[in-house]
Amino acid sequence: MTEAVDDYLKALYQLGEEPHPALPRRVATGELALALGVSGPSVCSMLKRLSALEPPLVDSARHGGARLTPAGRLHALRVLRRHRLLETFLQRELGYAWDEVHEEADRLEHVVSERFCEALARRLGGPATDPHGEPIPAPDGSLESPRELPLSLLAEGVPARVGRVTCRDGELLRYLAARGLQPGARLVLLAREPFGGSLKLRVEETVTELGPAAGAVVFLALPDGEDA
Amino acid sequence: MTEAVDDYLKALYQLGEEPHPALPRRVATGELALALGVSGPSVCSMLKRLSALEPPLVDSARHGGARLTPAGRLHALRVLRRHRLLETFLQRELGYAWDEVHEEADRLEHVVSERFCEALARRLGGPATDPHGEPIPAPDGSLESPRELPLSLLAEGVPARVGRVTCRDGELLRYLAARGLQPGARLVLLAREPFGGSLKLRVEETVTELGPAAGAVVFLALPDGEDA
DNA sequence: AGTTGAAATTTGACTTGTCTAATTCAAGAT
DNA sequence: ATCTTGAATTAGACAAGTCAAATTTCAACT
Repeated sequence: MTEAVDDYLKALYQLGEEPHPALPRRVATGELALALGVSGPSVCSMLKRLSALEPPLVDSARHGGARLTPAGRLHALRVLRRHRLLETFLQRELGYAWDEVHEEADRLEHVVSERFCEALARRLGGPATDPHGEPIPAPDGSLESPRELPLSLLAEGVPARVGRVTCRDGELLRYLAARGLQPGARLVLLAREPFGGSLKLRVEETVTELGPAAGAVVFLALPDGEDA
Repeated sequence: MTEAVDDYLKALYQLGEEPHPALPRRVATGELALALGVSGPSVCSMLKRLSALEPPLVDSARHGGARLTPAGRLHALRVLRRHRLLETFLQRELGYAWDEVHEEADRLEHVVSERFCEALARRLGGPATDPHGEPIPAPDGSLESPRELPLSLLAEGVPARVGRVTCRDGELLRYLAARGLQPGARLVLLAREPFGGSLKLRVEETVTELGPAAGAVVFLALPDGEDA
């Protein structure tokens, strides 16, 4: 399978399944085109190819959007495992910042072998998440999605820990990193402007103000058992 | 530039210049085809493309073989740097054996960034050679080729050190590794069968017999100043 | 129900890299 | 000087992936 196939399947997973792994949703052609930076017709013809394979990797209904088949999902999750292991390696061992890992991993994920990946995983101590706190799928494609809570819903005064930051924008990532808002950081919400305004936080030892756009991408790790 | 371009330029370098960096030689179309595992016509059309670029990367004469231009040589040496740094990393940090590094590096060399490479180089302590003892070009394409002597010409009883092993065959590499014949190993030639027969060696502490095919790929590091 | 507008699809073309089959070339042998 | 032969090149085709332009389809609103 080629690199383009990796990209389409990964995008299909991230758009259709990642937000709610329990209920996959069909993804529209145009949505994929936007995410992948290609034209509508390109998506259309690729989806046709992917659903004509044996076994089919996507389930594509005329004018009805597309969804991964189990085989396609497995493929996507394997790509995602490679991507996230690479990101972790780049950050921990090669000195990349968390806003720099994505681009490099996006190129490497298509060519590293299973052998390479598993050697990397061993070396990194079997990390559970990547530098953004995204969970790393197991080699067999199984994925543990930890319970979490959006920062915007946190109650004032309750200590919490950053779990995941769902954002690919470098600018915003650097802004967050400058304030210490990276996975693992401990924080307390001190005050909240009404109607989705900015948040006043204590992150580790430092008090800081956070714009609402920034707050929207931060998710907190919930200790097992609790829920929103 | 694409991966195929990397491959053609690298092969052109390794066939035409690597054996004698001082006097580059033209490489025949069929020779390239064999080395790259593609057909003659494929080589022909690619050479045409590469010599039509601005600046041209190869100097290709009708029915006269091809040679790298300075721009093409620089490109080839950069690919080679990436390849050899990756090989070194795979061996030292990911537990690959020296007969396993080539395939993986061949895929990675096309996609790793300059940034990645230099981070790797720093991490590895700026290695001068790869796991086979091949010199690693500098970032600017300059290359230091150490003086060396084929094992077949070594005098009996003179202590020497393995420098380079010019062989891509996995079987032979494993055979050599099993006898300790890897770069850095100290050895003494104990006896030589006449007319290119096998060699009796002491490698480090162990005495071993070596077939002539195996002997032909081993080169010895010469201390500065000496020569064949 | 009919119309319309947005989204999806089809059509046809282009690029890169490859192949096989046919042709041309250069050079050594006669 | 020509012939033969093997290598190199041209010609033509294909597959993957992309695009822009034209067309079709669905669905939503009169």
